[in-house]
Amino acid sequence: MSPQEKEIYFNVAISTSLVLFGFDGDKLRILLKKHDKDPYRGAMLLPSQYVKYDEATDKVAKDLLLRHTKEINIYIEQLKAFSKVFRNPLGRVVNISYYGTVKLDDKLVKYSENRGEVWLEYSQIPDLAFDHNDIIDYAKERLKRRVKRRPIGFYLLPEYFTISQLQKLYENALNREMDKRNFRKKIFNSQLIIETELTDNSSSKKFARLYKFDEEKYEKLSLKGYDFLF
Amino acid sequence: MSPQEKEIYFNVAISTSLVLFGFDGDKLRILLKKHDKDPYRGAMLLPSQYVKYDEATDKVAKDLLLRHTKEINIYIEQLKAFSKVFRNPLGRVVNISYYGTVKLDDKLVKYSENRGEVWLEYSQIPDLAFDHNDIIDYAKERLKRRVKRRPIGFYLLPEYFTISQLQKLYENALNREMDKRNFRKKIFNSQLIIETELTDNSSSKKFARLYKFDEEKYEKLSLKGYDFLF
DNA sequence: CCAAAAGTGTTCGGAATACACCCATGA
DNA sequence: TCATGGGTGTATTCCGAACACTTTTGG
Repeated sequence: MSPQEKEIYFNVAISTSLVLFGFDGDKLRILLKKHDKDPYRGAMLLPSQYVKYDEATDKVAKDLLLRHTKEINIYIEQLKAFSKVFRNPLGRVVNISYYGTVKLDDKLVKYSENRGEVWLEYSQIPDLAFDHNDIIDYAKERLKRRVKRRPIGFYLLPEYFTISQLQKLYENALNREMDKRNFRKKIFNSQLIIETELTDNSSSKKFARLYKFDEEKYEKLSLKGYDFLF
Repeated sequence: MSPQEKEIYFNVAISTSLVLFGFDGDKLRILLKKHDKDPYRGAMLLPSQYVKYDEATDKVAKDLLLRHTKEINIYIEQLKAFSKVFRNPLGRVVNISYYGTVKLDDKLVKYSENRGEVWLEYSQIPDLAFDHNDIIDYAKERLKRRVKRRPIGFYLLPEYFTISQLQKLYENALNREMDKRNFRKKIFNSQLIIETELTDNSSSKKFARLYKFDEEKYEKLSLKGYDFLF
């Protein structure tokens, strides 16, 4: 490649955005922030960051995750590149997007609030800056598929959860209602949750039993090539 | 963004690569070419091209498709961005990869040969330049998933095909053998192929009936939200 | 006459779906 | 006492998997 060609081609910027899903026990939510710079000052958008020419995009996405959740051990995955020519008025910026799932508790909600960020309800995302609505739509589809194939539901729930919570999560992600009895049958059949002695009565007058995810068993099954299938 | 920041960030190049799948009636194949420039002169690689700062990557991928097949009406789809820092010795180059499926006939094979390109067998891809082996691995996984959900098999076959050819294609893509009777049952059940009066005896002494894909019916079913499911 | 691919049905088990009532409790 | 969510079982249907023999015909 000649120097002139290099001029022509090495003239693009990369950004990453992160679609973080959280579940509050009732609704799926997505983390958004207010943009404090031009362009689009004041608009809401996904946590995002430009990538320097010597930075790995995976690492930048991990950094975003860390900054917004203080967590480091969360699985994130690239969605795809969003690369329309005019998506950013500053110049040609290609966005490489990621998604991740996080346990959403009051502490994290407070932390986000203090940073001027909000967890907005899955089904009520407003118009966002850039093409971030497209990114979220894509992420929702990915989550739908993943939730059917892998037990990622558990990464959105607290360590101990009720079957109702789990069901609500699936209903949110797959956007349809499910039969309680069939849902339980399927979940218990999967052998991937452990009954505990604990109960919860925060959402009902009757106590609900708490369960936890059997991560060890899942590891073993994955190794053998089995797959969670919802 | 300050001018200094712009210097730092707008210093990346984008390339696209295209994983083109073709089926010759017996084996799935992928189009590869010999690299004629440094770096990696002489190595094999995927059809690829740098993206100018004002070009849409989708368009560049379509151009690649057109140049390599003379076809324009072929569905291609982005895979994802491959963005390791040191994947290209010229500088920071992020590769946005696509895949597509094409009917592979003798004419196309000849055309490719004249261009110094080859259709290599799916299961016998050599070590390639850059990280193109990673891209192909990813594309194979995507094809596997797609073939189960959408009737893309038909876009790889000639207009008229035998059930055996279709089965071979599925066996190639999914990398496992299938039972002839069950396969036929499933395919006929899908209602998506039309029996014709034509037969073929090129691969057997007994004549084999030729079928064609019922594209119209598929459109209708898709609209209603049904899905092909293999 | 034989090799090679085409074509054809049945059985079984497991999973998905549809569906309705009682229980425990806090208000 | 009643409203709220927790918890439970059965019948039916559908799908996938396993499995073996006959047909045609070119060589």
